[in-house]
Amino acid sequence: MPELPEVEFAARSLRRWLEGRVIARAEAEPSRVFRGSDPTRFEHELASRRVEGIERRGKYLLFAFSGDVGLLSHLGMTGKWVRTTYGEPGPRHERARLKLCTGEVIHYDDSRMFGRIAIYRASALLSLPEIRALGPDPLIDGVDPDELLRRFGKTSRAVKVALMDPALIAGLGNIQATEALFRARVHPARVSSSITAAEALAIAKATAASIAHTLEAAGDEEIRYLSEGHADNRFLVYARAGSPCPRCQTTLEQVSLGGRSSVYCPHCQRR
DNA sequence: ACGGATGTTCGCGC
DNA sequence: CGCGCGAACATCCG
Repeated sequence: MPELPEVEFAARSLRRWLEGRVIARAEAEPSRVFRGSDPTRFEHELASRRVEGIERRGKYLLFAFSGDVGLLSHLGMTGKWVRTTYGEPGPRHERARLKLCTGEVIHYDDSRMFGRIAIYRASALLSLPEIRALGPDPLIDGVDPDELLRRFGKTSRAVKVALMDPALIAGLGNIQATEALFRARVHPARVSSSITAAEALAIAKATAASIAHTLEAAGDEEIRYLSEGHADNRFLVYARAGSPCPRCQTTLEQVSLGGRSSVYCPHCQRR
């Protein structure tokens, strides 16, 4: 599920489902998702609370409930919030759920359990170390090319690895970093400190464009998914190594950087 | 059946 | 001390 655009989409869905509503009952089974936290607390703290608001910071979702109760949710690799109606079977790898008095149930599903759920005070959420450590959020703060250039200048890592560092830009993952570098025509293995001002500007613009594009596609995607049961790869180059470049038809190649696959066009993205 | 998968954290070596 | 790298986490899917 999760990279910034999809987490943003999840936040919008959750707002529609939950904002202003009262949680009749909260349920959770012990699982790794509650590491450092406690499913019992999830159940006790959220019952009878009104949902005041849901925010996103990078890939984190921050729920504020009445009485200064806060919920931190990170989707990890396979986490998702799903809505059903009471009585319908929940998703297969459900780890927790919020039941509304009107009959809807909001489930947290996560097969690999790399995601995380934890209760805090709502007023303390933005002060959590993992949230404070986040760099600017592209949708909230924008991507500042000068700031990007300055941060690239301080590291010898591959530019793709740097782009995926949440302290540099919050919310970019392997897909968005791959897509942004393709749009910006910058080779993913380029040493960060060698990136020029013009390239940093191109990367900043491409990052915003890729996120906007993915976010737009997310709505259509959900409709397609619901009607056909599958989703298409909506990305330009991600997971398309071996296929022709959408811009020049050169065969797309793949390298591993920071332990993740990086697809690029050897013609459009020169070293 | 094997390899890889949209994320984060930890430990190690330099 | 700070940086960078690789492994680990747990499961599913093609």
